[in-house]
Amino acid sequence: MKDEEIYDLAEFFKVFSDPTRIKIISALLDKELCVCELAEVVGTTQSAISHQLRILKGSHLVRFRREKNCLFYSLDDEHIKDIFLKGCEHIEEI
Amino acid sequence: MKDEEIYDLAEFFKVFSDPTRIKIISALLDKELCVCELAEVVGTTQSAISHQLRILKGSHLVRFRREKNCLFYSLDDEHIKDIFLKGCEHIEEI
DNA sequence: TTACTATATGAACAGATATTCATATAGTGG
DNA sequence: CCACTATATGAATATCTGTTCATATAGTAA
Repeated sequence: MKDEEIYDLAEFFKVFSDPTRIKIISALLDKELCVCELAEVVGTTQSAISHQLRILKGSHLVRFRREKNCLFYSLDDEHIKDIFLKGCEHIEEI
Repeated sequence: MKDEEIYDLAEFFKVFSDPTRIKIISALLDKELCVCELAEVVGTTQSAISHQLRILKGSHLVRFRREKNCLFYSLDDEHIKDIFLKGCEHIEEI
């Protein structure tokens, strides 16, 4: 395994390693949501959500589309859901 | 999703979020290794490996068996490999 | 254009994290 | 028992991370 892959992989998993981001991903599992809806569901500020979405976007975990003056975010691909659910399985089994 | 699950899940993924731990997991994908072998393969000190193994053990990612005065570590269950490989797939696709 | 709303961004701070170094522990063989 | 080897642990430190607060930006509607 190449060194670059190592770091990319660690970086990728790091994105899943924060409770706020887990809440965001969890909220987006079944439907897209805009930033202020996410802030409400997750229970934190718009700014905190926005900072975290930046990280999620950067790692291609989420994408967004604009509708009027709202940005609706959703999960980027099926891997994200797969990995999330595998993680859930693991912690349930302990 | 319960708050406790959120934190457990984030904690679980955090374990995958460090290059040294990724190297350890990667090295253990196909065979068990003792601590000093891991230190050599990963390219760091015995102490650093030991500290990281503690974390990996705590999250049930690895287990070990004793043979003479060596501890051989291996991955704990198939989820670990699954998640690791899913992560690899994701970063390859970007 | 202007006012408004939604979102993004930058700086600062507090808390977490990984490594290093020194040392402790525990199992093995004599 | 003792000496030796493998591993674990604790403290210290430098680095990184997430939130907050204040502010900027950008799209919309009038």
